[in-house]
Amino acid sequence: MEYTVKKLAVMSGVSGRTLRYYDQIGLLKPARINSSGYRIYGQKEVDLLQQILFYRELEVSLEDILDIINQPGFDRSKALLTHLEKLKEKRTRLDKIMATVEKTIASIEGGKPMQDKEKFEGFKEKLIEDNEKQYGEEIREKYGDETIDASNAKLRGMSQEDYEKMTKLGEEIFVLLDKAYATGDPASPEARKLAEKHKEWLMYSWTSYSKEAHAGLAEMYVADERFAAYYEKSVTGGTKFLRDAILNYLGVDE
Amino acid sequence: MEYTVKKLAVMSGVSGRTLRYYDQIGLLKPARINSSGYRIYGQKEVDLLQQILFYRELEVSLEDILDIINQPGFDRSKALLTHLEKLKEKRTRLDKIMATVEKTIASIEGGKPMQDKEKFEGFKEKLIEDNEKQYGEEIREKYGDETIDASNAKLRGMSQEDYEKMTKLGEEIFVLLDKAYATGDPASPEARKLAEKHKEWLMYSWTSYSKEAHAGLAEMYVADERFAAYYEKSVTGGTKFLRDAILNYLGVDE
DNA sequence: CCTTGACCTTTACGTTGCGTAAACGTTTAT
DNA sequence: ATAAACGTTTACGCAACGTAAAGGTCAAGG
Repeated sequence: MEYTVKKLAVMSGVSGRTLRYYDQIGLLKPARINSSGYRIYGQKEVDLLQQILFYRELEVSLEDILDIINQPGFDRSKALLTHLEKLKEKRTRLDKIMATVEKTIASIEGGKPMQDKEKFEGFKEKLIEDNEKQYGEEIREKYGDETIDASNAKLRGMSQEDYEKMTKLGEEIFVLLDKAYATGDPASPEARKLAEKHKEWLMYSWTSYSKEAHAGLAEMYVADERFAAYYEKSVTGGTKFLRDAILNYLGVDE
Repeated sequence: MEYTVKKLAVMSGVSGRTLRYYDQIGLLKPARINSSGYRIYGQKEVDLLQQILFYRELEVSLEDILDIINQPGFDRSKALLTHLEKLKEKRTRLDKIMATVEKTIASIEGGKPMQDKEKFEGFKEKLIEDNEKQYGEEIREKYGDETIDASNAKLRGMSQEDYEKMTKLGEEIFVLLDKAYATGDPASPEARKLAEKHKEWLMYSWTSYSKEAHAGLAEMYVADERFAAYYEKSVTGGTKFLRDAILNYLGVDE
């Protein structure tokens, strides 16, 4: 199949100007020029453009791309595998940023306050990456995995103080469940408060809170006998009531 | 807390030059200038910088950001919710590109050939964007409700048979944890099987499974004493091991 | 056949978001 | 007290195109 500038542009999602620019800098030259001076691209060029876009997606400069694909030992399959890895890293970074947004929303809505440092989690991935690569292995060897785990937990913000607060909140929820259950209505103010506190309590252990996950957890409370038994200790039917209160609070109840 | 240029730069991951540039164009002015002419940033500026970085992550131009945050009706919480949505879209785009890479690898290694059009799937997200804006919300609302309804129905309608299967699976997991823990490696085949079975078990109660939620649950296993006690009954450190196995299985391990 | 509109060409200047360098003052630690 | 590490402003540079101008080509419809 052969393509003119516009056709290749539409197919690949880049602009015509971009293709001409890539020709100009020698990154992607058309297979041939037809009698009217039009650029005509062929199969090889289509595949190369794909490669270029993969690299561009990873924020590699056009100059570097030019160097890479012109290296004599360039292995396309190997490059694609590297792409996959890097794209995965990028997605992880996005996940972190999303978690930060969620945390920020929660902190605005009266959850636990955030430290300034936390507010930029995910943005600084590049710096961490280097550190990890440079020192990560050594540190792990030196202090052992356990220390790293503990340090991670700490980094996630779980201080001794936080842990105690969380335990206390857990007990409070128990009392609230009793009170709310007495109203008999999962939409009552008491039930709302119960769900709210439950969310707050969750925020201590969940780095990334989402309605979806919260609702899922509520459902699991009923399905999982351990939870069921735990909340049933308080009042019979307490687990189901808690679930309904949470679903109601989240506004996903029908 | 107050910050100088360097301190804010290090914390947020941007360069000093960037902060000075943002001051220059009026995007982020320091709270005050001290007696030596140094820029001093305060709490408000930290939060604003975070907002700016969120927008920048979504490829909004600095000029547009300036307009947005200066709008009189600017609602920070609402903006954050929009960020979440957009970030999710971006992640979906990344997923598509990753699928394209995988497909390309497969086609090179003798799988079925790809059509040229397929080679650029994921890159052209922009066209879809408009559609999304118009109909996305409605569809999502509808779809979301349906999923939840179905999930409720599923729980309420779980047959005795299913319930027994689930219980049995729960016991199996217990045994698997023992076995896997003996290997000492959260990446071992035994550990993988453990995580896999755990997911399977989850599927009984969770209609909408997601990696995120699964990983979050794994973390909660460690943080929540009820879970911790339950799995610790088997072997000391069992809870942490289960978490690590799950995170490893999900590929979100660090 | 002729016109229209969508495509193609080259040349050239403009823009964004900083990086980098120069030339110089301030603060901190040894 | 001296160096290192920070701070300041001014100014030029750069990547990766967008955009406009001035013009040639091509397929389709009247």
